[in-house]
Amino acid sequence: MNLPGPTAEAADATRDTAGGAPALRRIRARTTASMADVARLAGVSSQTVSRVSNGYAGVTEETRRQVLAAMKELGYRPNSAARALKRGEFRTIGVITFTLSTTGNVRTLEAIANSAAREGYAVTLLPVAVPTQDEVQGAFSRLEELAVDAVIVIMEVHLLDAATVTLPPHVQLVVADSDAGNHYTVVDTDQAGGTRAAVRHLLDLGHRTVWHLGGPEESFAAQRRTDAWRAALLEAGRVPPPLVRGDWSAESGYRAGLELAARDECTAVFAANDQMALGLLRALHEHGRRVPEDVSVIGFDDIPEASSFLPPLTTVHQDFAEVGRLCVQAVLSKMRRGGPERGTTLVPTRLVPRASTAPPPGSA
Amino acid sequence: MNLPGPTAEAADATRDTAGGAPALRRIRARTTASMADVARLAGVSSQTVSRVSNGYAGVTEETRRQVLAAMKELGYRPNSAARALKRGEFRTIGVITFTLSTTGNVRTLEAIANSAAREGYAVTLLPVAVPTQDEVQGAFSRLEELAVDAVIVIMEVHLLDAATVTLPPHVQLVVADSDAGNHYTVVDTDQAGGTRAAVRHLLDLGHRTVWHLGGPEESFAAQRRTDAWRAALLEAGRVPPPLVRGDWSAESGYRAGLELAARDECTAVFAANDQMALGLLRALHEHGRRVPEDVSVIGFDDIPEASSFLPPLTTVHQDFAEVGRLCVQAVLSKMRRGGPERGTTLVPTRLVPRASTAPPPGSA
DNA sequence: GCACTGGATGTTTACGCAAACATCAGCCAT
DNA sequence: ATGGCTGATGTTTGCGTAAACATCCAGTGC
Repeated sequence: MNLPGPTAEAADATRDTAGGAPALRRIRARTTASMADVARLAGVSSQTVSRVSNGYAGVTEETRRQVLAAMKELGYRPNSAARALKRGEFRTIGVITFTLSTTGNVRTLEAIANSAAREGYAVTLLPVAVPTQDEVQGAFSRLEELAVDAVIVIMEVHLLDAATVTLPPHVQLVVADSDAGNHYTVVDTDQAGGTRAAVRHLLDLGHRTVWHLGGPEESFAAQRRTDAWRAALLEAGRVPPPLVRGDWSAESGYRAGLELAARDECTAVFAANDQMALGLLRALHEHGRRVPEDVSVIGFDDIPEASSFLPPLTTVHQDFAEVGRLCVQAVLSKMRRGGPERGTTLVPTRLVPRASTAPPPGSA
Repeated sequence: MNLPGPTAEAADATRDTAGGAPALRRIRARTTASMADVARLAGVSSQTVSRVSNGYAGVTEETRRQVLAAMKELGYRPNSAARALKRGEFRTIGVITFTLSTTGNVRTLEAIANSAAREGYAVTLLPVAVPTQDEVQGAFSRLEELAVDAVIVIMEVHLLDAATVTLPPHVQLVVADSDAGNHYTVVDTDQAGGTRAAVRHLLDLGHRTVWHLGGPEESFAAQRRTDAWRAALLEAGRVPPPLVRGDWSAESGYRAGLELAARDECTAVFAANDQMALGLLRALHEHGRRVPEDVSVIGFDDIPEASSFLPPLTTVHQDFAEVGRLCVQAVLSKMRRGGPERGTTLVPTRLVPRASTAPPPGSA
């Protein structure tokens, strides 16, 4: 049985030419201990170390203790590259996402990371700098030589559609927060349901119709909210007013809001997200239109700050955490079953009434 | 030279016992092509494939083309586990972070991911559910068997201090956004400078003194902003008013704001972040105290929404992107040099004057 | 013509782990 | 006692890659 310290060094010395640079040998001796080193110290075979390391049965308590002691002594850590090579899996999920500047993406990512961690999976981030075909394509090809078993995409998927998405074999794909027809497995928020609830809420308060501050054209989520808004109005026999668009940012909400504020007939606005609602509130305020007395405003997302807006914002709560959780669950179940399992899972939303909505003026 | 399709299958057939299950063989044939497969198809040795794959010199243009064609035909992708095993590095950086619900952490993370990607490194996320010793410890031990070459911690580091941080050998550590004495390499925002600029700005406008809505006690960042606020006042010969605390959230800012709004002598408040400033604005508004006519408010962070607050918020801009970039740079340079390189790098801040600050009332 | 050079390519080997198989001791039933 | 069985452990092997070393061949200089 070898002594603890010199183990690795001795092994190295064998390889070194006699009288080789001692400094080098010093460095190499510091290399992580391998299973073989542990085995030698514990006086067992490396296979037994492997069994202990993986918690397999069939090892005497006595032996196990010895091996564990040797591991501790040498500071042994299994080499994940070797393990992955042998097992053919990395226990890692790649997440492709465009920007982290929207609350939704971040919250979803966080939930994915937490759920994955709970399942023993790590999460590797693949940022896409610019949401263009080329960049998405690039992310996927970087991914191809990356150590992942599965991929979750948090992104508008029309960029995905045209991209010839060639995944390495056995790598599963799930798309979050997007409507990708049924080419992929999708986990999404019930955009339509949330929108309908928002529009109904305003109509129920007595508003004639509801204006819409929509998100950017290229966003599917925005598209669906806009479609659902129009449908809900038509369903109620109301005339949808002209659409006003922003780009999700508060600043764009402000600019769009200046337009809306100028129209006296506008008494209720459904903003496609809370940030734009914030900008809208500011524009209305600057134009002397009171919220909710003159104009009702409703948002979408329920970001934590929404309750501190002036006035506190009525909005549609999205359960990003649930979306993330379901993404991980879906991707893992695909991995386990190996099947493609197309289809969409919808996560419900919830209307959160606060102080920014009220009956229209003159409806006393 | 073998034909394209059957290559892998043939190799498998050799291993299979004659007449073995064809279904199984089918599946195994779908396995990713290896270098050997490519080599066989291209009619070269696998070492030549390796050379092409890694862009090494010493391969004829003719041969290279053939190899590339074979790779394409087989859909070859280098196996990153095998590569990592051989090279002893993963080209991956682990990021340990507590919550992703603060703008700063997220923006820093995003910058880290982007910078890392540019250097050919991937980023693996290690969320810490609760900021306790145990959890941090847990993240580090999970990390120990994770495939990373370096670690960046975005977290209040007092949790790190006591934790016996045992990293695998050769794994480098850099801490972002924290003040960790000089135990570690730290990249941080110039909290003190930003705070001083904020306080000066208010004093220059004519305010007697500046109140402070501080962050939570357990945060070093908050601690330093509070210290710097007090120091800046004392330096100017003013008396620091009692400290009011929040927990970074808008809601806590609102609650604390109710206190401040009740005090007529309070004409200027420095909030430790923009979210709390938002809550403060709401509290002041509800108490009929106008901003900036009656009370000036200044924030910290410059979140994108700050320009859309009511009124648009004067604040201290933090360059999170730069912090992230420098973290990656620091960690890579440590890896390359191998040295410990303790010390702190400070990233400057910038005051962004908007509409929430003005001279105190009665100073016409 | 011959030894020599250097570039292109092939061959061998080890990285660390774990599956598959081999061994071996102890024990039970016949 | 003998064969078979079970549980603990050891041995062999191969995963895909790339470093190190070996080989081969076309020139070059003499």
